[in-house]
Amino acid sequence: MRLAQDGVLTSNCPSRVVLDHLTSKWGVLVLSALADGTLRWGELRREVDGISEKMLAATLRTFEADGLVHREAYPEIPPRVEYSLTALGREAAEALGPLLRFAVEHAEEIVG
Amino acid sequence: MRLAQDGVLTSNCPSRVVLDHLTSKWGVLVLSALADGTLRWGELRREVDGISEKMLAATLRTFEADGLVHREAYPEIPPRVEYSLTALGREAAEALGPLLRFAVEHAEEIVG
DNA sequence: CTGTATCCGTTTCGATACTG
DNA sequence: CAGTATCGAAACGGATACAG
Repeated sequence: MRLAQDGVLTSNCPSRVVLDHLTSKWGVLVLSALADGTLRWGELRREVDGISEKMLAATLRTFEADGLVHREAYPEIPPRVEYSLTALGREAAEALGPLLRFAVEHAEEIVG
Repeated sequence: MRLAQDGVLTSNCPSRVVLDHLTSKWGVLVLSALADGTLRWGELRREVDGISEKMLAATLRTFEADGLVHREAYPEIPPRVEYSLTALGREAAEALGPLLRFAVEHAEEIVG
């Protein structure tokens, strides 16, 4: 099957870091929520069921630094901030698609 | 893009558990190592660079319980145990493919 | 060789309270 | 509304020693 090409399995490979971010506890969920379109902070918080404010903030900051998520703040009262995927973020979300589908399709089979 | 179909984002959805196992710190790497074929315990330990014995054992036990990994023990001296993917495990590994490729391809771009 | 058991520091994470 | 700060509990995870 040759899945582990080019050294994902090697500890000093940079891909490990990317993998860690994408597969972090909330990373997959936040990314897949944003894949449906732009969301505000509050919407994101409600959408990703069970996430705490702290974890949402941390996850978003990581992805913003990675260039996967774009943050747009509007200087209004009350404040409004919108989050969306960058082109790179959309690529990442697409790469996550098969994994999401597998999880949903086989959930009962595995957990049940 | 409609990625989050059927409620991956809902906290009580069983798919969350599957996702947690697959995206656990070492889950992706162990699965991708086994995607190349059957491996013995020691080989696996060397292959997945940086994993501790404790984490390898825990990851393998989880996947075995999930029905993703098959464990075959040979009653010899010295003992020999081989691990391989089940049909379901191969499906999971395939679902992980795009993610692995994305990580490797964009590692420098993101981390650098 | 293939693990298990234990110790113990580190990190994660959620709850709560608070700010602009 | 959109966060930040702080705290404590819990889980994670590595090193080591040991066992079959």
